[in-house]
Amino acid sequence: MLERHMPKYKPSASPCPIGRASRILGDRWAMLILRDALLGETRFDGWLNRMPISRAVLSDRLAMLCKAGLLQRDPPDGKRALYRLTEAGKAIAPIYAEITKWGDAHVPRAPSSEAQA
Amino acid sequence: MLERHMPKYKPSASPCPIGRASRILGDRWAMLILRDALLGETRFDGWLNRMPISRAVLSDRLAMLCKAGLLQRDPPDGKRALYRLTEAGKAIAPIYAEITKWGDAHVPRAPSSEAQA
DNA sequence: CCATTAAGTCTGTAATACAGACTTAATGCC
DNA sequence: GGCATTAAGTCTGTATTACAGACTTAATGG
Repeated sequence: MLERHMPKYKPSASPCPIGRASRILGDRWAMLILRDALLGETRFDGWLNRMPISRAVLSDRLAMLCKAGLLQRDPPDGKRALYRLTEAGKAIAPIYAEITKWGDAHVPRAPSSEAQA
Repeated sequence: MLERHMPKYKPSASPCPIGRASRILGDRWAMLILRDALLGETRFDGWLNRMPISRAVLSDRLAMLCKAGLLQRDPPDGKRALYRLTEAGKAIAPIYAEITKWGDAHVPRAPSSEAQA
Protein backbone atom coordinates (compact mmCIF):
# COMPACT_ATOMS: atom_id res chain seq x y z
CA MET A 1 0.00 0.00 0.00
CA LEU A 2 2.38 2.64 -1.25
CA GLU A 3 0.68 5.94 -0.60
CA ARG A 4 1.76 7.57 -3.79
CA HIS A 5 -0.73 10.41 -3.86
CA MET A 6 -1.23 12.10 -0.54
CA PRO A 7 -1.42 15.84 -1.28
CA LYS A 8 -5.15 15.66 -2.20
CA TYR A 9 -6.27 19.10 -1.07
CA LYS A 10 -4.06 21.71 0.47
CA PRO A 11 -6.09 24.71 1.59
CA SER A 12 -4.82 28.14 0.66
CA ALA A 13 -4.01 30.90 3.09
CA SER A 14 -4.83 33.55 0.49
CA PRO A 15 -7.00 36.44 1.63
CA CYS A 16 -8.65 36.31 -1.82
CA PRO A 17 -11.65 33.97 -1.97
CA ILE A 18 -10.96 33.28 -5.64
CA GLY A 19 -7.42 32.26 -4.81
CA ARG A 20 -8.76 29.84 -2.23
CA ALA A 21 -11.57 28.55 -4.42
CA SER A 22 -9.18 27.95 -7.31
CA ARG A 23 -7.56 25.15 -5.33
CA ILE A 24 -10.85 23.30 -5.51
CA LEU A 25 -12.62 24.45 -8.67
CA GLY A 26 -9.51 25.13 -10.75
CA ASP A 27 -9.43 21.61 -12.13
CA ARG A 28 -11.21 20.25 -15.16
CA TRP A 29 -12.32 16.98 -13.57
CA ALA A 30 -13.41 18.55 -10.30
CA MET A 31 -15.65 20.93 -12.23
CA LEU A 32 -17.26 18.06 -14.12
CA ILE A 33 -17.60 15.83 -11.06
CA LEU A 34 -19.42 18.62 -9.23
CA ARG A 35 -21.65 19.30 -12.22
CA ASP A 36 -22.81 15.68 -12.18
CA ALA A 37 -23.12 15.71 -8.40
CA LEU A 38 -25.53 18.63 -8.75
CA LEU A 39 -27.46 16.49 -11.23
CA GLY A 40 -27.73 13.70 -8.67
CA GLU A 41 -24.74 11.46 -9.28
CA THR A 42 -23.43 9.74 -6.14
CA ARG A 43 -21.50 6.62 -7.26
CA PHE A 44 -17.92 6.08 -8.33
CA ASP A 45 -18.81 4.03 -11.37
CA GLY A 46 -21.54 6.51 -12.21
CA TRP A 47 -19.02 9.28 -12.80
CA LEU A 48 -16.75 6.82 -14.54
CA ASN A 49 -19.46 6.08 -17.08
CA ARG A 50 -20.35 9.72 -17.60
CA MET A 51 -16.92 11.04 -18.49
CA PRO A 52 -13.59 9.76 -19.86
CA ILE A 53 -11.73 9.95 -16.54
CA SER A 54 -9.43 7.22 -15.27
CA ARG A 55 -10.18 5.36 -12.04
CA ALA A 56 -7.04 6.63 -10.34
CA VAL A 57 -7.78 10.27 -11.09
CA LEU A 58 -11.46 9.96 -10.14
CA SER A 59 -10.43 8.39 -6.85
CA ASP A 60 -7.99 11.23 -6.26
CA ARG A 61 -10.51 13.98 -7.08
CA LEU A 62 -13.29 12.51 -4.98
CA ALA A 63 -10.89 12.35 -2.04
CA MET A 64 -9.88 15.95 -2.70
CA LEU A 65 -13.50 17.12 -2.81
CA CYS A 66 -14.22 15.26 0.42
CA LYS A 67 -11.21 16.79 2.12
CA ALA A 68 -12.24 20.22 0.86
CA GLY A 69 -15.67 19.67 2.35
CA LEU A 70 -17.85 19.69 -0.76
CA LEU A 71 -18.62 15.98 -0.77
CA GLN A 72 -19.19 13.51 2.01
CA ARG A 73 -18.41 9.84 1.65
CA ASP A 74 -20.94 7.55 3.26
CA PRO A 75 -19.83 5.30 4.81
CA PRO A 76 -16.42 6.90 5.46
CA ASP A 77 -14.62 3.68 4.51
CA GLY A 78 -15.44 0.38 2.92
CA LYS A 79 -16.33 -0.36 -0.64
CA ARG A 80 -19.82 0.49 -1.77
CA ALA A 81 -19.97 4.15 -0.86
CA LEU A 82 -22.16 7.07 -1.78
CA TYR A 83 -20.72 10.52 -2.32
CA ARG A 84 -23.17 13.22 -1.38
CA LEU A 85 -22.92 16.99 -1.65
CA THR A 86 -22.51 18.81 1.65
CA GLU A 87 -24.03 22.23 2.27
CA ALA A 88 -20.81 23.81 1.00
CA GLY A 89 -21.08 21.59 -2.04
CA LYS A 90 -24.69 22.46 -2.78
CA ALA A 91 -23.78 26.12 -2.43
CA ILE A 92 -21.83 26.04 -5.70
CA ALA A 93 -25.07 25.88 -7.66
CA PRO A 94 -25.18 29.65 -8.35
CA ILE A 95 -21.61 29.50 -9.68
CA TYR A 96 -22.64 26.77 -12.09
CA ALA A 97 -25.68 28.76 -13.16
CA GLU A 98 -23.41 31.63 -14.16
CA ILE A 99 -20.93 29.32 -15.90
CA THR A 100 -23.83 27.84 -17.84
CA LYS A 101 -24.99 31.28 -18.98
CA TRP A 102 -21.47 32.29 -19.94
CA GLY A 103 -20.65 29.01 -21.69
CA ASP A 104 -23.85 29.19 -23.71
CA ALA A 105 -23.19 32.75 -24.77
CA HIS A 106 -19.43 32.73 -25.31
CA VAL A 107 -17.96 29.23 -25.72
CA PRO A 108 -19.04 27.78 -29.06
CA ARG A 109 -19.13 24.05 -29.62
CA ALA A 110 -16.29 22.55 -31.58
CA PRO A 111 -17.46 21.43 -35.03
CA SER A 112 -17.89 17.72 -34.42
CA SER A 113 -16.01 14.41 -33.97
CA GLU A 114 -17.12 12.85 -30.70
CA ALA A 115 -18.97 14.99 -28.21
CA GLN A 116 -17.41 14.38 -24.82
CA ALA A 117 -18.37 15.25 -21.28
CA MET B 1 12.58 26.53 -32.14
CA LEU B 2 11.17 23.21 -31.01
CA GLU B 3 7.46 23.72 -30.64
CA ARG B 4 7.07 21.64 -27.54
CA HIS B 5 3.70 22.89 -26.44
CA MET B 6 1.21 23.25 -29.19
CA PRO B 7 -2.11 21.95 -27.82
CA LYS B 8 -2.93 25.27 -26.06
CA TYR B 9 -6.72 25.22 -26.29
CA LYS B 10 -8.80 22.52 -27.85
CA PRO B 11 -12.46 23.46 -27.90
CA SER B 12 -14.96 20.89 -26.74
CA ALA B 13 -17.84 19.56 -28.78
CA SER B 14 -19.88 18.89 -25.66
CA PRO B 15 -23.50 20.01 -25.72
CA CYS B 16 -23.06 20.97 -22.05
CA PRO B 17 -21.84 24.55 -21.56
CA ILE B 18 -20.08 23.55 -18.33
CA GLY B 19 -18.21 20.83 -20.18
CA ARG B 20 -17.06 23.38 -22.72
CA ALA B 21 -16.25 26.04 -20.14
CA SER B 22 -14.22 23.59 -18.08
CA ARG B 23 -11.63 23.47 -20.86
CA ILE B 24 -10.94 27.12 -20.19
CA LEU B 25 -11.77 27.78 -16.54
CA GLY B 26 -10.88 24.35 -15.20
CA ASP B 27 -7.30 25.32 -14.50
CA ARG B 28 -5.87 26.94 -11.40
CA TRP B 29 -3.65 29.41 -13.22
CA ALA B 30 -6.24 30.39 -15.80
CA MET B 31 -8.66 31.25 -13.00
CA LEU B 32 -6.08 33.43 -11.29
CA ILE B 33 -4.91 35.08 -14.52
CA LEU B 34 -8.48 36.03 -15.34
CA ARG B 35 -9.09 37.32 -11.83
CA ASP B 36 -6.16 39.71 -12.19
CA ALA B 37 -7.21 40.62 -15.72
CA LEU B 38 -10.58 41.71 -14.30
CA LEU B 39 -8.62 43.83 -11.82
CA GLY B 40 -6.79 45.54 -14.68
CA GLU B 41 -3.63 43.52 -15.22
CA THR B 42 -2.42 43.49 -18.82
CA ARG B 43 1.31 42.68 -18.77
CA PHE B 44 3.23 39.43 -18.72
CA ASP B 45 5.57 40.48 -15.96
CA GLY B 46 2.63 41.91 -14.04
CA TRP B 47 1.06 38.50 -13.64
CA LEU B 48 4.47 37.03 -12.95
CA ASN B 49 4.89 39.34 -9.98
CA ARG B 50 1.40 38.75 -8.65
CA MET B 51 1.51 34.95 -8.41
CA PRO B 52 4.10 32.16 -8.16
CA ILE B 53 3.71 30.96 -11.75
CA SER B 54 6.62 30.06 -14.00
CA ARG B 55 7.28 31.96 -17.21
CA ALA B 56 6.72 28.92 -19.39
CA VAL B 57 3.34 28.15 -17.86
CA LEU B 58 2.20 31.77 -17.92
CA SER B 59 3.16 31.96 -21.59
CA ASP B 60 1.19 28.79 -22.25
CA ARG B 61 -1.92 29.96 -20.38
CA LEU B 62 -1.99 33.41 -21.95
CA ALA B 63 -1.79 31.75 -25.37
CA MET B 64 -4.61 29.41 -24.38
CA LEU B 65 -6.80 32.26 -23.18
CA CYS B 66 -6.13 34.16 -26.39
CA LYS B 67 -6.97 31.14 -28.49
CA ALA B 68 -10.13 30.61 -26.46
CA GLY B 69 -11.11 34.21 -27.14
CA LEU B 70 -11.04 35.65 -23.62
CA LEU B 71 -7.90 37.72 -24.05
CA GLN B 72 -6.53 39.61 -27.00
CA ARG B 73 -2.83 40.19 -27.47
CA ASP B 74 -1.95 43.62 -28.78
CA PRO B 75 0.08 43.69 -30.93
CA PRO B 76 -0.44 40.11 -32.12
CA ASP B 77 3.31 39.48 -32.21
CA GLY B 78 6.47 41.14 -31.04
CA LYS B 79 7.71 41.62 -27.53
CA ARG B 80 6.10 44.32 -25.48
CA ALA B 81 2.48 43.28 -25.68
CA LEU B 82 -0.67 44.06 -23.77
CA TYR B 83 -3.21 41.38 -23.01
CA ARG B 84 -6.70 42.79 -22.84
CA LEU B 85 -9.98 41.14 -22.00
CA THR B 86 -12.34 40.67 -24.92
CA GLU B 87 -16.10 40.90 -24.56
CA ALA B 88 -16.20 37.16 -23.87
CA GLY B 89 -13.50 37.70 -21.27
CA LYS B 90 -15.28 40.56 -19.54
CA ALA B 91 -18.42 38.45 -19.46
CA ILE B 92 -16.92 36.14 -16.85
CA ALA B 93 -17.32 38.82 -14.20
CA PRO B 94 -20.64 37.41 -12.88
CA ILE B 95 -19.03 33.99 -12.50
CA TYR B 96 -16.27 35.51 -10.44
CA ALA B 97 -18.78 37.38 -8.32
CA GLU B 98 -20.44 34.08 -7.43
CA ILE B 99 -17.11 32.36 -6.78
CA THR B 100 -16.21 35.24 -4.46
CA LYS B 101 -19.43 34.83 -2.50
CA TRP B 102 -18.99 31.09 -2.29
CA GLY B 103 -15.32 31.23 -1.37
CA ASP B 104 -16.00 33.75 1.37
CA ALA B 105 -18.79 31.65 2.82
CA HIS B 106 -17.43 28.14 2.42
CA VAL B 107 -13.65 28.01 1.84
CA PRO B 108 -11.85 28.97 5.04
CA ARG B 109 -8.32 30.32 4.95
CA ALA B 110 -5.57 27.93 5.88
CA PRO B 111 -4.08 28.84 9.27
CA SER B 112 -0.96 30.66 8.14
CA SER B 113 2.58 30.24 6.72
CA GLU B 114 2.81 32.36 3.58
CA ALA B 115 -0.36 33.68 2.04
CA GLN B 116 -0.14 33.10 -1.69
CA ALA B 117 -2.10 34.31 -4.65
C1' DC C 1 -21.37 -20.35 -0.74
C1' DC C 2 -20.42 -18.54 -5.03
C1' DA C 3 -20.84 -15.13 -8.92
C1' DT C 4 -21.10 -10.47 -9.67
C1' DT C 5 -20.15 -5.87 -9.17
C1' DA C 6 -18.51 -1.58 -6.98
C1' DA C 7 -14.64 0.78 -5.68
C1' DG C 8 -10.75 1.04 -5.67
C1' DT C 9 -4.94 0.12 -6.24
C1' DC C 10 -0.69 -0.99 -9.13
C1' DT C 11 2.46 -0.64 -13.05
C1' DG C 12 4.64 1.41 -16.72
C1' DT C 13 4.62 5.20 -19.90
C1' DA C 14 3.50 9.85 -21.61
C1' DA C 15 2.50 14.48 -20.79
C1' DT C 16 2.86 18.71 -17.92
C1' DA C 17 4.87 21.57 -14.44
C1' DC C 18 8.68 23.64 -12.29
C1' DA C 19 13.04 26.46 -11.29
C1' DG C 20 16.18 28.96 -13.21
C1' DA C 21 19.38 30.29 -16.92
C1' DC C 22 19.45 32.09 -21.43
C1' DT C 23 17.70 34.93 -25.65
C1' DT C 24 15.76 38.56 -28.23
C1' DA C 25 13.54 42.66 -29.33
C1' DA C 26 11.50 47.11 -27.98
C1' DT C 27 12.20 51.37 -25.14
C1' DG C 28 14.49 55.26 -22.96
C1' DC C 29 18.25 58.14 -22.60
C1' DC C 30 22.21 60.56 -24.03
C1' DG D 1 22.71 56.50 -33.59
C1' DG D 2 24.53 53.72 -29.72
C1' DC D 3 23.90 51.45 -25.49
C1' DA D 4 21.77 49.94 -21.13
C1' DT D 5 17.52 48.32 -19.51
C1' DT D 6 13.56 45.76 -19.44
C1' DA D 7 9.64 43.01 -21.18
C1' DA D 8 8.44 38.79 -22.98
C1' DG D 9 9.50 35.15 -23.89
C1' DT D 10 12.34 30.09 -24.90
C1' DC D 11 15.46 26.15 -23.35
C1' DT D 12 17.14 22.48 -20.30
C1' DG D 13 16.86 19.18 -16.98
C1' DT D 14 14.16 17.25 -13.29
C1' DA D 15 9.97 16.24 -10.63
C1' DT D 16 5.04 15.71 -10.56
C1' DT D 17 0.84 14.30 -12.41
C1' DA D 18 -2.06 11.93 -15.88
C1' DC D 19 -3.27 8.02 -18.45
C1' DA D 20 -4.64 3.17 -20.01
C1' DG D 21 -5.46 -0.94 -18.52
C1' DA D 22 -4.75 -5.00 -15.57
C1' DC D 23 -5.28 -6.50 -10.98
C1' DT D 24 -7.42 -6.68 -6.03
C1' DT D 25 -10.74 -6.72 -2.49
C1' DA D 26 -14.95 -6.41 -0.23
C1' DA D 27 -20.00 -6.02 -0.31
C1' DT D 28 -24.29 -7.73 -2.45
C1' DG D 29 -27.64 -11.02 -4.57
C1' DG D 30 -29.28 -15.33 -5.15
